[in-house]
Amino acid sequence: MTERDETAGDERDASLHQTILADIEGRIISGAWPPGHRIPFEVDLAAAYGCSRMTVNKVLTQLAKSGLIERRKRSGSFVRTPTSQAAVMEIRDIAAEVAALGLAYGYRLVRRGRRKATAADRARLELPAGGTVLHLVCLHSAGPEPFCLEERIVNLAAVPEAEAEDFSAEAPGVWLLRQVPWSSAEHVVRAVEADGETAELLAIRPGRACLVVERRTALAGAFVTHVTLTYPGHRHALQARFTPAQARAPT
Amino acid sequence: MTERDETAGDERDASLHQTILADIEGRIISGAWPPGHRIPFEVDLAAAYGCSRMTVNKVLTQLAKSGLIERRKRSGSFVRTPTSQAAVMEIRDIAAEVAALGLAYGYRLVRRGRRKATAADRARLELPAGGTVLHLVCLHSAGPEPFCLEERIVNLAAVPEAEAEDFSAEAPGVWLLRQVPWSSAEHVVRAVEADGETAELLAIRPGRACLVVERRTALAGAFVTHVTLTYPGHRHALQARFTPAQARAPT
DNA sequence: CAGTGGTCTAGACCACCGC
DNA sequence: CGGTGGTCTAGACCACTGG
Repeated sequence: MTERDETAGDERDASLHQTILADIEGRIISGAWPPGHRIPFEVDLAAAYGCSRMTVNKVLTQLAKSGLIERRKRSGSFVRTPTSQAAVMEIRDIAAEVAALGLAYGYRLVRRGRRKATAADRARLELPAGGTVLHLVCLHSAGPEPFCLEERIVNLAAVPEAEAEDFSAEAPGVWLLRQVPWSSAEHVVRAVEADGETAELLAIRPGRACLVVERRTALAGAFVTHVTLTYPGHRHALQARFTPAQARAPT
Repeated sequence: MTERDETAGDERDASLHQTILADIEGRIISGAWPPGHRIPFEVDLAAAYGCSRMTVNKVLTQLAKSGLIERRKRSGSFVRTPTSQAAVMEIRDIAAEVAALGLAYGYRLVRRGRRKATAADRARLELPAGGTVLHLVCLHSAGPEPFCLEERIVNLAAVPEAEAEDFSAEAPGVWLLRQVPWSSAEHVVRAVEADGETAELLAIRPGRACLVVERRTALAGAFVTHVTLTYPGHRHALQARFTPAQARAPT
């Protein structure tokens, strides 16, 4: 297995590390090696790439540190389920977010529709003209109270399977997390005043400050989805811890 | 130089990597090796730690990737000026933030005082009772308009030199950046409604939504400063890009 | 042009853990 | 017990670059 043409194209002056790294990474984000897949052992990879084991080890160590794979002694190395973003900004799974507060999570689909991409849609997803998107509005609640309003558009060209889903029982974020093997994301955080509909759905007064997190998610260069999450400002804060050095096994 | 007692205490079962890494990192964040300092060459470090050059190389490579040092061929490796946090969330230097918008930066000290740490101060900096803090309120402007209101407390036990500064011409953030060799930080982002004084200073109507970024900065286990930055919500957004794998030389 | 970091090798030993 | 990843070695060659 894992035989490779090592002169794959634009890898002309890259180091051996980077060539192998890009190769393996490509297989993971493309879904060729889906989450849970066991990747070949170091010895086999070394043989396949025609290099020493240490070189492969360096690559796998880096992949493990960046969260793409998990390494288990005796068992091998496995592609991880994408959760590393959550470690940075824990807004990936709202249900988990609510559960962490010790509250009961609730979900309700407010609106669902398919439409030709508007100018705003195209800007958000960097779509060419003529694309179609799925438009979703959902409400997440924590205990008896609204927790977060989600407005989402999904690029149907990138995820055509989404059209068959009705999202009445499952939040689109969770569903997408399953569908898309891996992705990168851009975030924007703002403070806004609640407009009429937002205020009504969130059960707050219009004009109250809300924290808005916008995220768009890309896979292999194309944007898959854009989501706007609106939290009542007085009930929510984002937290993050940064250290110059990346996380390491603490002393 | 660089002679070390390699059995420094709680490094009993750590790998050789981690021992060396922790040691060098400690010298940097403690200020023993200040920004700009050239650290010993790989060969010398290997000799000092009694290991092979590759082991040292692994450590230095990791330090470089995490942003603590910069490596230059032929010159050696140098302790970097702390800017890696800015790469993650670019709110470290407000002057640069304003300049990036193409606007003229302005700074004004609104209030300055020294006080026994209040209960709120102690909570924010995790201070023991009886500590004293410097309390500062400053206004940053972009062009003719207020840009950001800064309210800051500085732990005088950690940075006694701050008491001699009046901060009338230089923002405390910039000054601290020079004083403190390295640090880690915790951020909290919220949306709030402007109260009376905030609104007046920011030249907005009371009740308008504002984006609030709180940051506290730690050095070697002790908190140095806590700052609350309040931005008019309609004029400011935080942006961040996350990728599962850490940044690498792109293809 | 000499010394630096960047990279790679061909081994080696070890701890651990699933078979 | 055997195979896995984790770690380390004692070299080596190269590209680059600053003195």
